Amino acid sequence: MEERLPELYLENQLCFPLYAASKLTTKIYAPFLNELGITYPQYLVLMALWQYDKQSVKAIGERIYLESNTLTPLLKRLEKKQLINRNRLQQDERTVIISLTNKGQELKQRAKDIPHKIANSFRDSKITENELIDFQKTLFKLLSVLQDKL
Amino acid sequence: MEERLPELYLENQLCFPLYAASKLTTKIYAPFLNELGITYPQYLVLMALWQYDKQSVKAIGERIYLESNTLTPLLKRLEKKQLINRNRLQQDERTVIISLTNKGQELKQRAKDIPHKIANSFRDSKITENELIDFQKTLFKLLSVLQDKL
DNA sequence: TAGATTTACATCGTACACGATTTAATAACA
DNA sequence: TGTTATTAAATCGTGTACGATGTAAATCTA
Repeated sequence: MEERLPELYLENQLCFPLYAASKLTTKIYAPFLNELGITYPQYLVLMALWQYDKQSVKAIGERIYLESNTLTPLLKRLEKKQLINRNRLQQDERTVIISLTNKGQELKQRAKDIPHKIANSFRDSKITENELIDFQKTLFKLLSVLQDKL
Repeated sequence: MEERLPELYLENQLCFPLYAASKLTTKIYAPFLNELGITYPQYLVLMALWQYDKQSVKAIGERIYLESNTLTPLLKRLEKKQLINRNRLQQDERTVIISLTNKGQELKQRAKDIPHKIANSFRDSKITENELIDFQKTLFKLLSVLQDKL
């Protein structure tokens, strides 16, 4: 006995397009980030460091919603590329402080045009500028709501 | 020489909150999907099958934005759980047709309340119902725009 | 201040993602 | 028709994600 359950249709979902759009945007970034030799999550870590300077693994994780199980290996890859340093804090040997190397700091200049280029990919006759602004606003609200539920 | 580059600030990004919200929503699903013994991408595959019935790997991939390199192992896991069957098409031996087993068909009934439960997680005084509807609309538009660029 | 608890990070196992390549089958065409 | 091109899955390697657990350091508390 077949039952129609429109609430299970893909086009009626909210999370599915969120998931798909997130993956597609990461692909939009790929060619630009490839030039810098980094991945999208690595770019997020670097943005946190460019914006807030040296900080603990935990602090980075809180900003970009990742935990040490993901960050530790990712940070080791960034260290291998000589973009960051990892140092234990003297006062608290549990804490690892991540800081930018000169090379990591310099990468900021090479990255500065990326947001503009990405914004152009989002710009389209189908979506107005205002619509995008509202969209971003809802997105951040959603983030805080979801965070409260977890 | 330090340069302020607000376009690189995390809170000025569009893709970052998209990426973070996508991950958080997947976490919201986790407890419900755990009960069914499946993951979120596996749930998407099953939704495609519940909605459109048996279809090729390629067709599933087009619906949920995944390719065979991701789908093949995922489908093998669903097969191991006896939720789907994988059969080569007689007329075209290249094509693998994915169909639901009885167990996979039955799972639809156990899943039918999930969308409602998830919707409640999104519902919040901070976000109105209309805002969510607009949000979903933009999301699907964004999907099609991004797809065109790739 | 010794023992229990908490904290920060690391490790492990499983499951995606995805670019690049491979394989086999079908289609196209000279 | 034989050769070339295309197509659908599969395979491979690298890099996330993340729940669960481990480890060592710091903190709390009786």
